[in-house]
Amino acid sequence: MLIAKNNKKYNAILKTAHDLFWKFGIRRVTIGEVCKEAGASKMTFYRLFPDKNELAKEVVRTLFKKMLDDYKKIMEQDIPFEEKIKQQLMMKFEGTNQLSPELIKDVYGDPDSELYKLWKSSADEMMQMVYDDYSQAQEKGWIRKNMNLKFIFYMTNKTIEMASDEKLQAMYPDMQSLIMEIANFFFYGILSRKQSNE
Amino acid sequence: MLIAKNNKKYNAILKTAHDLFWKFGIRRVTIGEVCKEAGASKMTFYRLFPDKNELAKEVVRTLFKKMLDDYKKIMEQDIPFEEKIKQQLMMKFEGTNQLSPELIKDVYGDPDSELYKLWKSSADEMMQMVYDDYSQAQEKGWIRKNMNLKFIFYMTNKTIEMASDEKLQAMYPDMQSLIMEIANFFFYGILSRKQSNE
DNA sequence: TTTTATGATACTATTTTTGTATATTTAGAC
DNA sequence: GTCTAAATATACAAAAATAGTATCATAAAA
Repeated sequence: MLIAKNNKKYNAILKTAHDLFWKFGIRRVTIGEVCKEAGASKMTFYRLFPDKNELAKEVVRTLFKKMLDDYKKIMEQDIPFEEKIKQQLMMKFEGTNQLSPELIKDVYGDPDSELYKLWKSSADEMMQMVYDDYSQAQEKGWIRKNMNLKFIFYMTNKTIEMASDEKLQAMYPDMQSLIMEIANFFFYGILSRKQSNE
Repeated sequence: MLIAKNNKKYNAILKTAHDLFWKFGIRRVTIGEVCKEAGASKMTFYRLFPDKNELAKEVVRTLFKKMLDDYKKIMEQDIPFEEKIKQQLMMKFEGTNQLSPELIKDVYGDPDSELYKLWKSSADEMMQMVYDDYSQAQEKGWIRKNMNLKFIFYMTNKTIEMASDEKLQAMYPDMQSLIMEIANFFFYGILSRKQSNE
């Protein structure tokens, strides 16, 4: 921790681990494999990281840090709230969305593990931040007052799922059109407008 | 072998193994995992298959059987050769193409294994069949006479790669258009026409 | 009921993976 | 060049995961 960071090998290992964990989950990936791919020796690994578990935790930390960063970058802009949500949707669509099913499966596999706790607390923190922003948006009248915010989270994810449905995709000439359609659906279902009730 | 086939569990295991091997390769997948996912006990597995290696071989056999089947179905049709190639390209694009990178990596990892030999001989057989068809097509004048057939194989694969390039995709409104463009490029580079020389 | 197929569990043997100790090599500082 | 610190390769012991089996229990089918 104190020793490294900004270390070339350190970052190579972290990046490789991220890529492999992303694809296969954690369980299926070995230290030796990570080292080989990262072009580092096993000894170097054990000088930089205590063990596989810490590596996984560091990967998760980096993951959520980036997610939070991306999120903040979107929210800090001086653009309408509507535009911000649109950008968030876009980001998820484009796969910049940092979470992979395989990785999640492994993390949720053992709810007693430190990794799970780290994941959960990071996710909660993220969630809380988004929730606060949405709350504010609701207070300012950008979101309908009689709307349960938790429901928006649910719908965001469902929406991403939907967009992956081939049948739905077949209805549009290209992905861009589908995304726009969904985004619009999202807004005009959510955003308060002059003509909407309440 | 003689015992099973057309057996419910047998097929469940085979299907599960295929799916997992496809995603993660063979090495990363355990027998216990396959059994669990397939809803069969380990004992049932070992009654139906000698060991993991035989399971892998059976998966590969099934894979190539299906590939050959798909191929034949295309070639048996009473349509122009041009149309057949187009269908083959389409099939590859649509990911019906049976080969996964992870699976291939594991198979090619040990060139001494039986699995590798089985794979290679199946692939060769497939290749030979396609080659023969192309040869015939060339004799019948559907392909330019002065064309090296091996080159067509090479180009087919390169073409698939190209189509996955995001930069290229960005040049077209949708995937369909890109596929058509590539298919046309393919034909008018390959097919003999009245106005072509030789 | 008897037979046959499947499953659960516990267990051993084997293989893989982890993590470390040691000798060697490489790359930069002087 | 020589010295020093970091990185690597190799070999290895300890621990963990996986493969494969034996036994007994269960469910379904004849």
